Amino acid sequence: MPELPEVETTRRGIATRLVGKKVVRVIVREPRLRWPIPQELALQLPGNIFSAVERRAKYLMLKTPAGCLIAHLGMSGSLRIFPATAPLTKHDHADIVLDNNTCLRLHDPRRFGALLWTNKNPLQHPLLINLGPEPLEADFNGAYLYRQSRGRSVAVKNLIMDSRIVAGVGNIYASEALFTAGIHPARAAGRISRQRYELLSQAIKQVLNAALEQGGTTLRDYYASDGKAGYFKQQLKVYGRAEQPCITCKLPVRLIRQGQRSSYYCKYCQR
DNA sequence: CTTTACGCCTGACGGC
DNA sequence: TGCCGTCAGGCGTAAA
Repeated sequence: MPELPEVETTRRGIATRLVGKKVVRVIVREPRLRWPIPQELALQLPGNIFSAVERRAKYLMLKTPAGCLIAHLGMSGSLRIFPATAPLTKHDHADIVLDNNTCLRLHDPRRFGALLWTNKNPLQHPLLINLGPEPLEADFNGAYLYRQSRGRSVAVKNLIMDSRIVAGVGNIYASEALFTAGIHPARAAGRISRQRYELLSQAIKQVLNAALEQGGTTLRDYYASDGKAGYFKQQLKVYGRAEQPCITCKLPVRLIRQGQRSSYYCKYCQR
């Protein structure tokens, strides 16, 4: 399941093979993604040369002079470069065919992903304009989290998964960062000290960077743009480890539901 | 304004 | 063996 490290891994994997290449045509086999793939994509993208591949939160921005392809991998999506004649597999919903006999292929079994097209600054797109700071940038820090959390009764885990607060912290890494910081996931956000938010912001950066170094976390169906699995799963401390002993205190890791998501934590190590 | 719940979707898995 | 219910979850959206 692509989270920020997986999306960044994908960005790095495809960027060098896209930039400077011209789009020959766009093939849409299944337009029914999170939103329908717009007609404008197939009409306006061909003939253009990719100038940059950037990321904002979990959105990828594939830039050309004429406009920008915005891609989201949803729960199960992948973007990989294939030979243009590579055999199709189930759920290969779209190909961006390039002028060097390769194609960028979107594969997404659950179809929670998206391919969109904009002629404007993609950062001004409705889906991106309200995103909070990037978690790995300097403006995301303890002071910022502390300020944003004052007067909020929401559980701290929900706070850090709110894309308006910080962009791109998903369910896996939220649980992991809270464990590292020693903070209970259900604690009211407004009742956490500035000092502890400093710990939390550092933990978020640390866990995301560690996952990035491992090429992301492969649980079920995530594979990097080179098709390889990520290796961060072996380093997960609480996520997916319900009833297994906490790596610190040996008490069983607990599983609760917050919102509609699973949260894993240690009752003793997280307060 | 904040908070909560839902739905989209397929594949894996467990129970019978 | 097959069928069916449940779960997984990013995240926009609607509702409370």
